Amino acid sequence: MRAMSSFDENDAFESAARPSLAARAMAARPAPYLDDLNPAQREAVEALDGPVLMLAGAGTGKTKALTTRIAHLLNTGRARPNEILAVTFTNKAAREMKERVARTLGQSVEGMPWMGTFHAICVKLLRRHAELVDLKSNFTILDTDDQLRLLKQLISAANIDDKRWPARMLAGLIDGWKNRAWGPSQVPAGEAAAYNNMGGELYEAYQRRLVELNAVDFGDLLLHMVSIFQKHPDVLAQYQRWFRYILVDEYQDTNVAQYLWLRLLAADHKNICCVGDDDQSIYGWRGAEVGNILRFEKDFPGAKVVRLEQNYRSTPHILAAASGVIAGNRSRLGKELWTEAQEGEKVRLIGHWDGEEEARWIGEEIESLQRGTRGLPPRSLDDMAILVRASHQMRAFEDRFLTIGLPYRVIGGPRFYERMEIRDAMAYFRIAVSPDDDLAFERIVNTPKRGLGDKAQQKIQMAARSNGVPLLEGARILLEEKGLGGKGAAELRKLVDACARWHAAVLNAQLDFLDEDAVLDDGLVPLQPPLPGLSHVELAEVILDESGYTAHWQNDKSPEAPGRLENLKELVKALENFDNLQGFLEHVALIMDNEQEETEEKVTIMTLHGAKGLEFPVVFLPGWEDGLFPSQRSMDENGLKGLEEERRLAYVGITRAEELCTISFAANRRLYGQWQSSMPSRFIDELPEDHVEVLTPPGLYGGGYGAAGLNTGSMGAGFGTGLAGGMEQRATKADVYNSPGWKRMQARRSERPLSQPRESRASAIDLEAVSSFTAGNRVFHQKFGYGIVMGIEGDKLDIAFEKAGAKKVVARFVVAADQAGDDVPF
DNA sequence: TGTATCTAGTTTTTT
DNA sequence: ACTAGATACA
Repeated sequence: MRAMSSFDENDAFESAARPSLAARAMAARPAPYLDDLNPAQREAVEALDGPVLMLAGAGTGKTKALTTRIAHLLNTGRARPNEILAVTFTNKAAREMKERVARTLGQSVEGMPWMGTFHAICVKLLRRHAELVDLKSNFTILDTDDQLRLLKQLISAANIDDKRWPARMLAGLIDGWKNRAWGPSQVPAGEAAAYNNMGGELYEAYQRRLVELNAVDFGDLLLHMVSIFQKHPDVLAQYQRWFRYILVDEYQDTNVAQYLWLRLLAADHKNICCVGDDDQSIYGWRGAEVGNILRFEKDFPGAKVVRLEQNYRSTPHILAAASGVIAGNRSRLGKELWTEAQEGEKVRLIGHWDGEEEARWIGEEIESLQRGTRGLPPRSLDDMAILVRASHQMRAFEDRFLTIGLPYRVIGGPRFYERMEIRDAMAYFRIAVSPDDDLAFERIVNTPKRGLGDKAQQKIQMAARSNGVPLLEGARILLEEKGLGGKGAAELRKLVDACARWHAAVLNAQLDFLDEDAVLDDGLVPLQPPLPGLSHVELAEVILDESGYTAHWQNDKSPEAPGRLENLKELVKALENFDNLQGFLEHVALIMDNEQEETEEKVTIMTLHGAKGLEFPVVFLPGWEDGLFPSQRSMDENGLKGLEEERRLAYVGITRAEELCTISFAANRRLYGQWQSSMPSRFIDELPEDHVEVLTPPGLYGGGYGAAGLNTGSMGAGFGTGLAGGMEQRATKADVYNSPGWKRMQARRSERPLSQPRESRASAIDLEAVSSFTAGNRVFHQKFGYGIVMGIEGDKLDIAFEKAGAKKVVARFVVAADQAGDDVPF
């Protein structure tokens, strides 16, 4: 346990006598890296002292400015690596920043312990001061799953019908309160009355329960630190002195708690540099306050405001289109991006009959760009991305790309560590490391099924509560008292014994890891090693094996099962990078991503939110229809504010593109199983005509874009919206295909040799792949599961899938069913 | 306890 | 259309 007394002992804070500022300034080395900066960047980098707000538009080199600034702080001797607090939102951003600082200085930066995400830094701080909020320093960090389970228990204990009052709603409320840095006693009465008049009370009960469990949720990490800083000026003062310079990335995304945390830390020296772009604030819905960036100058009078406006990413047309759209927002600080880049292609706009056609068109467009088209050089699929508003839009693309055999990768969706099997496995590891982790026990006690249902679990709960012990111990007592009979008792016995052996093995490994005769912190002498000499990796395999968890998925015939086994294998592999299970668990609590290196080139499909901070030479922006984008819900719930956030999202989308940006919309789209017609997005009208090339046939609604004067009368509406009035003739699909615009588009398309065979490697494989199947074969497909081959057409197979129905799929995406199960871990 | 059936709710997501 | 989660039934 680290109390405040250990403060000075920690290496991150170790302070040898520090040379005076002057002495260090004298020692400053030349700063060649400054020559790489443009004047604005240089200004932001060289203003080292006092508050600085760097307004950095998309693609203006803000990361470069930020990292150079850090390098400059170090190089001028203003601060040592461990005196700089540099906060980001994602681990990825933190990693990137570390790498780039090192590169700028041309040497590895050892020990920048305070460069990381808000949460990672707060964990470090909170472990030192846990006792100030009644926690022990080895508290666990709950993920949203645990959090929800806990809330459900409290809700049913309070006799609330969680059907009318869903736990998720309460979780959302509590999250929102924590984002605003409101502890249970600080929630305004009006707000606390939410959730059937019980919100405030349940929040309090939840916080109490967390303390009992020695646990925190993500919001607590910030909330606890803010309240510690507020209640203990001495603690705050230490850190104010220690963190001599503060840098914040993506400042527009900070919530109130993060803002307060920063303001407290910077209050004394005010050496704080915030980098952000109000035009890219797209996380209002999860508590981000654009207001934080808008009022920086008020909070820090005399702040230097630097605008980075020279863009190094996109062509002028793309920038102009983005600027045109974002100009529609009223509450902005105002920036105008410019570039020295060559003109390039206009932003392209195309309308489609429906969502499937949109996917088909984009698929073909991607293939022709990949081959090289209109004299353009061939492009890698890695250079292309499809950015959607909502993840359900991805399906159309996945379906289409699977059919034509276009490799794609979907970013987003459930992340690795959020998958069920990974969480289950982690719960097993948790119970092995800490037998008193009740939430972990609850998760695994009947997974896989052990015949321990609600009743048995209630008995365990009772036994544990009446003896005041953790659940696992309660289970042991229950068994001793013969309070459980039958199959369940035998299974529980096995589980309890296994947990004991695993824990012993963990302790044993700890012994190996430490000194021979080291004393364990809990004073327990390990039982004689029933699992001798196991590394933590081997132990993990043993745990998954003995628990029956691996077998559970091996016996599962669902299409996901092989993938889940694969993931478990991946998890065990990830363990190799750690010294022990404890370290791994700590790491995973905060790092939810697990990026595996990809070899094959693939088109990226992701949401607009996910794309922030990324860039691609070629970007497709489908689904620009009113209601979908801007999202109806956003507008209904947040009015103009919501619409402006959607508009910023559009701005983010367009500015991801370096060279080619294609916006599209469909007149009809299937949503929740219903066909819906919609109008092109209002954002389309905001695109400046001079920078847009319209591919849409004028017969299609929206084809009137850019020809307002000509087309207003009979042209235009009616295609998609029934609302536009019955007087309009409803265009047919044939009309569209006969329209001049469509023909022109077709003509353009045929300029490139469509018949040209696909990449030779792929076609060779295709032929080979297809020849290995015949009708009647049972096959397995990663997404669709098992099915029977009904016929063969070219390189595609007609397959009747057991779950997904009949599909045409390229042969190389399919394996023989008997091979699918072979590749099992362990 | 395990399975079959129904019912409601479907934006965006990091830590 | 689809899925997750809860309830009904074997």
